[in-house]
Amino acid sequence: MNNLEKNYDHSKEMRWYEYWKNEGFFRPEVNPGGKPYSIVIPPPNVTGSLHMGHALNATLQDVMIRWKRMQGFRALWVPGTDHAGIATQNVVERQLASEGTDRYSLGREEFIKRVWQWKEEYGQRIINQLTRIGASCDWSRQRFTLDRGLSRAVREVFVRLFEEGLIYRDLRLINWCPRCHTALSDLEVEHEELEGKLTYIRYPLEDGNGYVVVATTRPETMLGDTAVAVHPEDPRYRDLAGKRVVLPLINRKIPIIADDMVDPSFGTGAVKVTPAHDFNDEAMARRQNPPLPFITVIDESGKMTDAAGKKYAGMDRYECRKEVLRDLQELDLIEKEQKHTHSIGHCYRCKTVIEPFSTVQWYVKVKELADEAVSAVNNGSIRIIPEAWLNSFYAWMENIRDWCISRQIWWGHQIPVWYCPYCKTEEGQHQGDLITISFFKPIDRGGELIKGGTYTELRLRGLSTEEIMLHANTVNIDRGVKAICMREDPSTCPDCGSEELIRDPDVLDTWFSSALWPFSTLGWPDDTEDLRTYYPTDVLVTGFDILFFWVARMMMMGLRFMKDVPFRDVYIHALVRDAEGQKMSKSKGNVVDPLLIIDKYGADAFRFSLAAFAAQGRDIKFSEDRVEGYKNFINKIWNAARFIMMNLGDSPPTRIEAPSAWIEDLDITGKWILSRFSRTIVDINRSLEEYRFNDAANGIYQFLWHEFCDWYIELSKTVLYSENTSPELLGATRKCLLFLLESSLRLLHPFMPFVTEELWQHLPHQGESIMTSSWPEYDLVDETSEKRMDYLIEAISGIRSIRGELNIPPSARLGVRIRPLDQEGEDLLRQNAHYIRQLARAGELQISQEFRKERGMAVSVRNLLEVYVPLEGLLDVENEIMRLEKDLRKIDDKLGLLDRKLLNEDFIRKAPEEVVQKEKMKYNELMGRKERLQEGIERLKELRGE
RNA sequence: GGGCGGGUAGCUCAGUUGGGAGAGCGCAGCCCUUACAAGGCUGAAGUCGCAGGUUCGAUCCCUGUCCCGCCUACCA
Repeated sequence: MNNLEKNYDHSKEMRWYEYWKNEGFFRPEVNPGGKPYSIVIPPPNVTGSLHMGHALNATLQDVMIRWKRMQGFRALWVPGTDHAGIATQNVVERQLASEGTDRYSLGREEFIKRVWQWKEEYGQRIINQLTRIGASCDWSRQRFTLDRGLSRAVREVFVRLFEEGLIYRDLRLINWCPRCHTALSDLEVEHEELEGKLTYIRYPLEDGNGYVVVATTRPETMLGDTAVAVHPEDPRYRDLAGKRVVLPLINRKIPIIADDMVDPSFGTGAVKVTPAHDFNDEAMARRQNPPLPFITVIDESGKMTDAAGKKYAGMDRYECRKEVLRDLQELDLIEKEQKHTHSIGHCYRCKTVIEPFSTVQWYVKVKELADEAVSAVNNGSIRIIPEAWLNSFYAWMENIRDWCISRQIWWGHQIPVWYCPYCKTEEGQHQGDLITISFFKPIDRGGELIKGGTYTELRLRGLSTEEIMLHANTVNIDRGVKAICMREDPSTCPDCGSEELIRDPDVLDTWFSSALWPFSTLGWPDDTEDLRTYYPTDVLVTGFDILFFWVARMMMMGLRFMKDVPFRDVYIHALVRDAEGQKMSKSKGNVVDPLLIIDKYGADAFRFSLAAFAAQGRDIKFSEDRVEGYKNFINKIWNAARFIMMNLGDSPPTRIEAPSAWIEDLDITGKWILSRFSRTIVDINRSLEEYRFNDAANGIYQFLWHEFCDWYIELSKTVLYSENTSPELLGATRKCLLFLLESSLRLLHPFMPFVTEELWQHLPHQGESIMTSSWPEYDLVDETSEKRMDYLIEAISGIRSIRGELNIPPSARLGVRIRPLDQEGEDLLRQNAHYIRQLARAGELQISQEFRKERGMAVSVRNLLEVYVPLEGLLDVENEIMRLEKDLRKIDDKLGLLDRKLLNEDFIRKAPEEVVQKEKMKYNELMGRKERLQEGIERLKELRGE
């Protein structure tokens, strides 16, 4: 055993990490016989870099997995990343833009190659960052949502859901991002309250008898209006229903319809209806018989279409809004404008304002799947912790709408569906006529520029299938075209045998693949050993922000394809905010980089802070001060270890003996600390069992610092340094110190893996690493010793209190008299007087039940004893009276409360007997202290009189 | 509009069967006591948002109310 440096140097952390990794300690196989325990990591975006949320998330999982591993479980933590379709594509497109090119010039295949290149180069970044916090993931099982195995799982799930009719195509309005050029699911739209304007526009009646005024926040969409709606019972408009208005600027005649959904109290009670650009209006249009026409006036880039009229075609939607307002103004058709706040949807990736857009997309029918997930939560197969999230979960699941899974981007799992241009639809149309392609750049064919057209036309004009698909910007495939969905890529049409098949160009929502994560990472659809062993996983640790995005969908897919839940517990942790409680965001500039914190304070201090803050149901306000505090805690432990190692004697032990071998040689102090330690273990186990990470962290902190260091180590000095110590006690005390140090390190290891390993390696130990050692389990609770220790603690605290309150320097050796209230106390204090002398820096010490306060003595009145300190000449009588009276007042306050309680007959009658007894005991204790205090005060007052 | 969470010491927060209000930091005083001054000892500091109710008893349960934050919605 070599000596320690004076301070711990956290810069050596990664050396231990490398050691663990190289030795294979992260693999569950280190505990071959153990019961399985598994966690899959919420896969961070491959484009991401570690932020506070990841750090907290990973820390909590690592605490759990290290704890279980030490308990002997075959603990597996599966790491990996997701391919983050839109985000990654955006990153690479920006890169291309800086090179002066774009994805269209590269073509789909080349572009995807570029993204893979990017992934190879940068995709490991966040994984490397995870290692910095000590995450003990099994890297040999690392997965990526686009790797071969997971892609196979995606394909299998898609095909099966398609075959079961749970995946379908439909034409309806979806959330469209005009910048990313893709559809988004409802969840991928972020709503933000913004102040806008409500414009009141006059729509002239066809018959010339005045006009109807409608209110809108989006004047530009009026170009696509196909009706005006009023409430059927609105008396103001009763006569108008069925009449028509002339749509200004366009001069289209549109009907006035009645619909219950119109709120008569909003605006004028009349609303313009734009079925192609508003979700409400779409629903209204479909309710009409016959349905209202859909006129698309805004295109996929947010620009006005030809249908918007010559004047506006090609304009950006906001530019057009201004223009429309100007034109209406000129016609004097604007009645008024009003400020109006409403929430507007933005793309969660690029923050562009979403445009409701009518296209054919792929959907998952989720109702049935959601019901299964709900009942799994309902019947307790899945627990959500903290339960506060249950309501949100149920509410969302009950109102869930079908999930749009197709995205018009290139990076992702391409939908495994093909279309045959040569087959005919049920109505007898050539499918090739129903597939419309527009090119991103016109193709020059013998001086003729081809912008696009139906597939049939383009083929007739001499373009090959490859050429067409390579240059395709948008491919619109009519809902009537038959989808051929297969596990293996087809080379010919199964119906007509044609060799010209067109593959659906869309890719799947990234969340579609992450929904499979708990089983796809374990080898599904193959029946692998891992899958059989580790599914279902034990807990999913994640933030609430992806409860619906991801957690709910994993439940659906797991239940569907594995016939079992993907995890038994879902632990939802807090959001990490800045010290002022603001959400961290790049735009606010208040982001704290976890890596900088780790550099500065070490991963251990950082992890411990996060765990200690992770109280359920409340966000974390992160402040560096706290991390610094826990760094001091590390220093404390380090120095406790130094102390112990310096005091092991000339022939230090080469192994750690179990307490049974030496516990009988200990005195009360040793038995007391072992008892406290046993309780700490129980508390920590229970806390971790219930995901109360803060309680667990604080429990070990409290024990190590304030019981082990402040009391036991200080007490042990008396034993270690005294020549009168018996060899048995000396030996047992050394063994006890070493035992507690080593065991505490193990208890602390899940929270502070690095420093505990560093110290553990310096101690006698069995095995290669603390991380593969066993979790402490000892039952050494000793209530008698704990109770008796109170005499000692009260005596020492009493003396210290007098010293402190009277500002007496520690160097002054005080004469002390202690008056215990009973014989047990007297015996105990006499036996352990050396401890009192040492810890309270007492000189002459006398113990007797017969003592009474005498002239010139300061007194401290405790429950079990009284402490007198003769301060002849030093004691300021007035001061001392004030000190004691203050004490008395406190006691009186408490007594008052108890008095009222005990005099209350209802309390005596109705409260449980044990509570009444407890209150009576408290009363008697306090009463005793009060009398003794009063006695002391009386004597002082007599003195004053002399 | 609906829902959820929070309001406890100067600051950040614990407080899970309703039965004597706690921690960390900060602050004040005394100390370089030979593991640690990144430390030790002592101490000051709270109408537990406000108002009702249930109860022998409420920081805890119920109702109302005021702030703060979040989620959600078909607020033209």
